[in-house]
Amino acid sequence: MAEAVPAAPAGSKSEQAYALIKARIVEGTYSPGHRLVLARIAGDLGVSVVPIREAIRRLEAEGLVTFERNIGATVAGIDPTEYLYTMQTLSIIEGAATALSSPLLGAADIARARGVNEEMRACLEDFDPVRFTRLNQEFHSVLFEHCPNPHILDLVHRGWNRLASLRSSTFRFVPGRATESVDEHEALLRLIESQADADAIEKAARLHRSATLDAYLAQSSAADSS
Amino acid sequence: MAEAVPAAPAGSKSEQAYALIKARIVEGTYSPGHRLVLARIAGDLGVSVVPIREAIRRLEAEGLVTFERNIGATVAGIDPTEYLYTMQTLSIIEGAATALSSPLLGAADIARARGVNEEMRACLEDFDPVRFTRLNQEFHSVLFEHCPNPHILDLVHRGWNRLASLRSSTFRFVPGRATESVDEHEALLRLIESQADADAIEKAARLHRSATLDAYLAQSSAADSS
DNA sequence: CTCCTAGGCTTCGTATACGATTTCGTACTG
DNA sequence: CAGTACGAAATCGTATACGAAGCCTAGGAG
Repeated sequence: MAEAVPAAPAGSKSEQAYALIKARIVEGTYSPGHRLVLARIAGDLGVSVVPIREAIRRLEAEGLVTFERNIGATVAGIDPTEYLYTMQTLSIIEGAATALSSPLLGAADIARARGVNEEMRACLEDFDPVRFTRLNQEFHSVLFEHCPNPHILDLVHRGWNRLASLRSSTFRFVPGRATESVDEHEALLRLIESQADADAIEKAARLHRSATLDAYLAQSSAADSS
Repeated sequence: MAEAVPAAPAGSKSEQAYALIKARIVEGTYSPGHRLVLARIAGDLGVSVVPIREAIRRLEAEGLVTFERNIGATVAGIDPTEYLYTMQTLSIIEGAATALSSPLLGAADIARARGVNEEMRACLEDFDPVRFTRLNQEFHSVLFEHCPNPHILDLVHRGWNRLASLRSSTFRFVPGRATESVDEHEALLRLIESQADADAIEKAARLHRSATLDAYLAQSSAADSS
């Protein structure tokens, strides 16, 4: 039998709270810097503050919110330095995950990734940063999702989450990067198809992300001096 | 003026609990598989269960304990597969951290690392795995602690913590690895001194750890077939 | 006019209490 | 004798309540 209650998404209230707050952060309802007051959220969800506390602490551990004792929690993000650190970390982790995952990719996976990338290419004219970013995530997911090491996979997911939370997709700021990105995707796919050694794949995947970061940095430093 | 209370180690009880439980896990008082009952720990510390819950959840986020809803928390560890995953992840993260940190190392740091390594070498005869492991951590700490990216640094620390929690140091099982390890340390130091490029340093640091892992795997598969 | 101090208000931190869920032991039945 | 069902104990999950620590506003002194 299914659950009697139709809208009983998660088991515990902590988890519901966790999922909801996270969703609101990623989706932008709670923008960076927003203060997360326990009592208010508790009221919103119709639960007590205790589960909310737990949810917030979990989000803190993931880096989505910052928390100060006796002060409260605020949505993390914004800070360009933070963006830099996250991207750099992700370049390393994602590169490794992609390399570890590549031997396990079948022809179907490659085809799927290539399909997504073609969609991205089509998306280049009449450019939509949000859609492009979503496709970008889907593309890379196909490549790293087979990573046999769950820890690394988890770290990749966390990195993507953090990037999602500061929803300013890089491509919004540096649209010129999108074209290169699509080309690099294709090159990466060829590398994987040709069973290149893990080292080469890792380096390519890492550089792909580093290049995005560099483009962002160049852009923002140019904007600074304006 | 200093604190009035002499034994007020941490600010909040959650943090005290966190520190204490973590210490007990790392030190081995709570061995892997041990059930962590909230009420019992709360009693031990003379506090209520609420702060304990928070502490446990934090430890869960770090991977030191596993937690099942309505079941309870148990100290993680043991599982050889888990060890493998952790070592592999750490090899990647620590390699990157060491490479990023290397340009920031001064002559004093190198000297200190070399000193520790010489202590390790001296330690080889009349071998003491525990002491050796401690020195090993100190050696690597010197090398990666200057890593400018706090996220990566944090991940390295978490990795080391996890390894510490399954306190069976590799060197206890594979004493033969210790000698090679010391030599590789010296090679790594030379690489850093010669301002080798980051890529070479990263690769060396990663391989150093992978080799330890491989030695462990070889050892344990040999033990399996006995 | 400015700076310092006092009080209240907001919000977090923790204790206690009670309901929910799981597990284990025991008795009953086929 | 084996398997199942019931019930009690243990443990987790959450609500409520109260105390503690920051912050903000108002009032007075220099």
